[in-house]
Amino acid sequence: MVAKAEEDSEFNLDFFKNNGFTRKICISCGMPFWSQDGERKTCGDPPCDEYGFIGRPVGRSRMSIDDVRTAFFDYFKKDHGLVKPYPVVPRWRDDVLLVNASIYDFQPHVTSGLVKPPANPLVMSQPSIRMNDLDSVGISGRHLTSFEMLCHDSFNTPQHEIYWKEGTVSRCHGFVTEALGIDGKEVSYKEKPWSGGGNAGNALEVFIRGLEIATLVFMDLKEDPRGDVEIDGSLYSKMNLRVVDTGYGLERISWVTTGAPTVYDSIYGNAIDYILTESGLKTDNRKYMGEITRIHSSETEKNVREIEEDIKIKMKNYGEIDWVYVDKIRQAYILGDHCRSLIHMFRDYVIPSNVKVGYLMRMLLRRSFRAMDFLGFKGDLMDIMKIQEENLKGIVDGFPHKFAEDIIREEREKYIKSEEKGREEIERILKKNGNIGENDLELLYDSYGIVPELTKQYLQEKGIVIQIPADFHSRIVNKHSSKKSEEKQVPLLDFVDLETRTLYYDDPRLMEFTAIVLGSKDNMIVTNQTAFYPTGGGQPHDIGYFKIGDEKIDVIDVYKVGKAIVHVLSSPVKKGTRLKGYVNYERRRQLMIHHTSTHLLLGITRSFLGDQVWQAGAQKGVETSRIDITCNIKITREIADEIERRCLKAITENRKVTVRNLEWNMATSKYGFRLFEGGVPLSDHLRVVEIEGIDVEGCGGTHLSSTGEIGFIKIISVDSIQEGIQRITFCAGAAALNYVQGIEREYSEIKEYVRATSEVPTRVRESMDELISLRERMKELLKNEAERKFESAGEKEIGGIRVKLIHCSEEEKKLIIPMILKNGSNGIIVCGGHITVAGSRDKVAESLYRLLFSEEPQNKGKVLMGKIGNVADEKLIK
RNA sequence: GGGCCGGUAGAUCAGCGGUAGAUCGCCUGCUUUGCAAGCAGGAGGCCUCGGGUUCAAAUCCCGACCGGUCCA
Repeated sequence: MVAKAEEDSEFNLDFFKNNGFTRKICISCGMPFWSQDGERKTCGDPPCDEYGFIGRPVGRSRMSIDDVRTAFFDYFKKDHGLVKPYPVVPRWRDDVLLVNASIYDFQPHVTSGLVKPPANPLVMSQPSIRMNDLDSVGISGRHLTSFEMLCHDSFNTPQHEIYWKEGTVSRCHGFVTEALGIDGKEVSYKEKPWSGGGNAGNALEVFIRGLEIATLVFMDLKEDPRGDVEIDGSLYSKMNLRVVDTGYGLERISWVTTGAPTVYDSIYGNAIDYILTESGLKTDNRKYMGEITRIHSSETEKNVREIEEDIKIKMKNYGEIDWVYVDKIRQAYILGDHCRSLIHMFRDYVIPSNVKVGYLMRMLLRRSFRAMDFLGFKGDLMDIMKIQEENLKGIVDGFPHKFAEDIIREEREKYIKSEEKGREEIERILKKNGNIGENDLELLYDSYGIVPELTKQYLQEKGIVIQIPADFHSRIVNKHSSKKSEEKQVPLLDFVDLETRTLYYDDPRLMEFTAIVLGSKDNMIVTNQTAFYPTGGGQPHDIGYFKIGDEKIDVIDVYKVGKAIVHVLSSPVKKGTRLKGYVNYERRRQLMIHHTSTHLLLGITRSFLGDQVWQAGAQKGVETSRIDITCNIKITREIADEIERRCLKAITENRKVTVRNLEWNMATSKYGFRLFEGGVPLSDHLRVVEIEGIDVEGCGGTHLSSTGEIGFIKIISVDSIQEGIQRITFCAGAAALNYVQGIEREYSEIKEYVRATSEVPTRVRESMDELISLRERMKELLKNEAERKFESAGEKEIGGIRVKLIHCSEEEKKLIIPMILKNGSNGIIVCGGHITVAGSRDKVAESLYRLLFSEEPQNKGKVLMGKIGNVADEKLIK
């Protein structure tokens, strides 16, 4: 039975055969696994096996994360290229917010086969952040928001085979047994298909005493709607490139060698001791934590809350347990964990915000603040980070302390402020309704950021007890999950196989060229070459015209489809036509000035404000352009003035602007991931635009050849478009001159209007003050006049109702009606072409209306209006 | 990017169709040995902006702008 299974397996490897491994079927889950241990009946994967290493460590010795990382590198360095870790914020791709795994570093450019890997095979340790199991972090004993994924990867093609399954498994087993000194019988390899990030393949999960320490993925499938392999509902097809993607959990390997009660105790026990001490708590009272971790590991099917309930029951055997202390120590775990992740984020200059990765960072910060408050932690968050920085030495360098301190201070202030606001809101609701309902809890959380636990605690202090609904969080999620499905229409054109030579790159000053039409459809053509720049990289397309003989045809739009450049024309042109193109020079020139200015502005702003400045978007225009930057410092007019001055300096220095095409790995290793600020091209070469000594960016746009050609840059406005992102709107060159001249024209006009000979602002201010005081004076006069008219109004009787008859203006009427209503009298107000009837009660007003107009009023109420011409008897209003 | 909440005096906010309010702060005077404070009086508002509904809008509706917050 066993033998037959082996033949069927994708992992029927010589390595397994020659080293006494047999393939077995787990008696618990029915999945196949490989082991050297003849007695083993379960796969090693919880819940089939429980954690068996807590208090019973494996391996040669206790290893810190630094020890494990070094051992891993030492083991693999001999035949692998060591690659430096990538940032946790994946600037080279825009489909994810954070690096989740080491393979993210190579998606999609390397895994698609387009770009060579930085080394092959390679070894590295990649810090990764995962927020999906946030609820379990600090609670389960094993979940972390950030961890290092060790990997030894190889990229195989039919032409160049590095190593595949044999080479991977033998190396993995070698590392575990030789480098870590773990008995081979302790290790089990479980077969499990894997998919993620658009790729899939077979995989082996590596377990030691119930703990998964690594996954070995053999990625040879890519997502393909026309593929013939189905996994988890998606279709895949075979790739030419076959990737060995391994992931070893650094922290877990360290943990299995220490046998600590939790992974937190294993990797940052010193930070926990510090937190507890500074919170006035004992540090030597963690004896139950290991058992809690074990129970969590064994209940993989349940959610955190359910497991927690089970734990309360199961731990009864241990006698009296101080659950308050357990809660506190867990908050210390959380605090330590979050500081680790925050260090990585600070290192990449993430700025807390309400969107994207900034939101995730704020979430970690606020959770940290809550933990600090809960613990009564007396110390500084920064001090915990410094301990964690020390723990992370060897992987994190250049953690920017000043930046982190500034951000933490600002966020702490915001947190305190929003908490105060929340308390005020609670008071307000209490005053209004007397209690806090479930809807109020939702409102407090959703609109004021006050977690229900905090509301409960606050109310408890006031002696009010409330229940938090068990499904609170799912209710919030439901509230937010609204249907939204925007279908992107893909313009499937007949031009996909065509290719146009990009003359605008060869020479950005080329404005005239000849071309042949390769493809034509309706008013659109693709030519063999063009100097017309297509919309892209925030630079709008060129306009101009084509000439066929003497006939002129306007170019209205230009865009890129694959490698073809499509021109939208004012009239159709046949395939095969020879034509001459003329680009509108003025427009292109201005766009080039603005494009180079954008790069200059970014470089100058960064050098002035700090490395946290990243481009977050840009749009060039003819009149004005804009660039959005990430920055935690508010750009005041004074700062903008200084940036303008520094730009001018760089312009007068006439710095060279160079454009080069560099191979991906060479470009990124030289200039880092700043290159991708303007976007990420999917190609093996990057077009690198450099302003000498100021800025280097990957860019597909057209540029000037030196900064002197810019003339000058004027910043028009700075707006905050999102928290942490500011939009600088500016103009340069001739557009800047136009702008300044326009302002001057307006200024002259204002000067004329206010008849100022000098000091226009003073004069305007005086005029405004005068206007306001006149307005107030008029209001007062109006009020007096209205009062006079009301009091001196003649009274008469109509149909037995005593009424005041008042003639007045529209403005007076607005004041007189409330007087009548307040006074309890009735009135007929003649004003303009209308008559307004005001009665002390609805019925009185309505019958007055009937008497005046001999008809039913169209509306109901105390105040009714009719036309003066419709009055039945004019004597009534005389 | 989407949902929710908000924008009124220097600050914090109330008012939520009918002549713009409170508290703190500020100014003047008085009380007090001084401080803290108390008493009396006063200044300070394009109720964010633009449309609409209404006899009447700070108030209701729509839109913009700005801020907060939650989610992806």
